[in-house]
Amino acid sequence: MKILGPSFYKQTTLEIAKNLLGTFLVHDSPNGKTVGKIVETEAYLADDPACHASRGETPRNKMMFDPPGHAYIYFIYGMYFCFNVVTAKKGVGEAVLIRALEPVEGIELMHKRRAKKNKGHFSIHELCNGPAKLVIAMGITKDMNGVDLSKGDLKLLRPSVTPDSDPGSPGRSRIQCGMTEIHTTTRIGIVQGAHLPYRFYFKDNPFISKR
DNA sequence: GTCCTGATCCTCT
DNA sequence: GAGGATCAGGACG
Repeated sequence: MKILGPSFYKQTTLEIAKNLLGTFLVHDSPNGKTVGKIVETEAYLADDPACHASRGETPRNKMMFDPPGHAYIYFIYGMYFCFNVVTAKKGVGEAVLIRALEPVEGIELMHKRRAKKNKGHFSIHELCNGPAKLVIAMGITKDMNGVDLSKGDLKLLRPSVTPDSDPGSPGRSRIQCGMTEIHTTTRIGIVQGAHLPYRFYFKDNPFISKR
């Protein structure tokens, strides 16, 4: 496994949203380690009315203007948090929302964290199939807003099959996606910019949030 | 299975 | 003061 470095973020936000599919989100917490494979993302661009940063910088969205590879975590609907990867160069507010993960490691811990919020029992497919769910399952907190995802306890990794400097190589696509096809649709739960085809997920993957 | 609602509070207007 | 990049549970069929 290899950390996603600066060269990965030289791509456009839409390319990053697609190429984050198949990479691994890792959190080393005091309670244990959890790992999930990213299977669903949404892109939010600077000139996109749905993007929090589209109307300029505010205290809430200022992390979106950080250099790429940082975390933007925001509070929504009075009780949930969503996790984004900042994607554009410093000063440009763009990000990719991580909408669903396929649990890979620390599945018991994910169950425990999700069960704390509500006493129901979840199938493995329901642990991380939504932006707020995966934040809970991974143990991500608002304190991690703005952290650098190439160092520290919360990291983005991918199989070290191809060099970091060649993120779009055919080799990588084969390894990362296997036979899996990437599906593109409009985004979930927004009104502004609802027609834009900025949602990406692995077709037929059982861990995505919505068909 | 689908649809509706309540929970709950920060953020920007 | 309104609204929001959500979720779970209940009603209904």
